[in-house]
Amino acid sequence: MGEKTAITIILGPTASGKESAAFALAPRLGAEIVSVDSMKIYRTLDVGTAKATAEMRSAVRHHCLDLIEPTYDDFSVGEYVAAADSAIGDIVSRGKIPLLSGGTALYYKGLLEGIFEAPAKDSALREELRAYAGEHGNEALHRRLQELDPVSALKYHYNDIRRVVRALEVITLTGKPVSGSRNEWSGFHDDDGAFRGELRYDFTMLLLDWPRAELYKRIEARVDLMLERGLLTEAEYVYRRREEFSRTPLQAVGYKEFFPYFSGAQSLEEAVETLKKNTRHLAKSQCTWFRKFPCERIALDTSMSKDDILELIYGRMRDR
RNA sequence: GCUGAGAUAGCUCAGUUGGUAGAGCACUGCCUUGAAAAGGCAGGUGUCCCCAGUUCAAGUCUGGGUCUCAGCA
Repeated sequence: MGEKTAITIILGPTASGKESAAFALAPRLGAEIVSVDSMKIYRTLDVGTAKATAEMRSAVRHHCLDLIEPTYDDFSVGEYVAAADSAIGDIVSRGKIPLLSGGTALYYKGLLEGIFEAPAKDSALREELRAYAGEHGNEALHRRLQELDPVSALKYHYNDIRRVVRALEVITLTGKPVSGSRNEWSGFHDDDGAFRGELRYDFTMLLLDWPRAELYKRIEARVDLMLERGLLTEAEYVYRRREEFSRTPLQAVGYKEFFPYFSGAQSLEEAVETLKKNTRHLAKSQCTWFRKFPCERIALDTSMSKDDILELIYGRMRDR
């Protein structure tokens, strides 16, 4: 246990204030920040992803930002974990503390629990499997999985075509079921909710926990702030280059919502409403993930000042 | 003011020949291993505008009222 690298994680849904807390606390902790975010890895997508500014990045060193161009199509959890591992190693080797912050739950999972050995995607095979589902129906594809890997078939609904395809892909390419590998994957909790498993880091995980209604208000305010900071210009740039960009940046909340506005199909107000709604959805599903993370909740509310909040987080970190 | 149409879930609406209600979205919960800000699953919700009447039974039929929209003045 003691041999594992110690890391500190500030967790929270979008607009919870985790990134700014991490930035404010980093100097006091002697820490550098590692971003855990599936969208901030793209260069040039700055405002919409709420990426740390150049000034912030010259004050505190940030890692795992701007890893790839938005045209790059093959990024995956595996690549993220490799990048984060090396950033953490680098930080520790210089005698600093790794402070992780970001909202992509799957990346935390991969980083803390590890990624099993499995082949990368095979686009041709995926297309073939999808075509099969398109022709014979999702249930027919699921039946194929039932024959080859009954455990995975049981786990995934037949309409969850993406996972059904992936499971079929893995067993087709390796002859081994993903379910076998996944059983070896430790997980954060067992059925009783007790912590278990061999984790890759010795971590402290703090969750910034706002009441839902309050979080939604913060989201509204943050979208408005992004607009002031030039979100529309950035979204227009994404819109113009949409043919060249890979799928992932085009799915980011903050850009696609303006496409109907740029094409004249919607008013700006409508687009902004959609953006706020989608951001709420994002926050909600992040909350679902975080509920089963082994984290310490820090309950926040509007009566607290920014400094109160920072002191509270700092205090919790020292208690550990 | 007249004529016509409408009033049903938070929103947009569907409701066959009368048997106290539904779909999408929103909202809530859950799942999540190389696309994850993606993808999938599940759930609750109602003075059916109001008041009378007919009927065993009215969202549905009849009468009156209120409001909204459109057209005409």
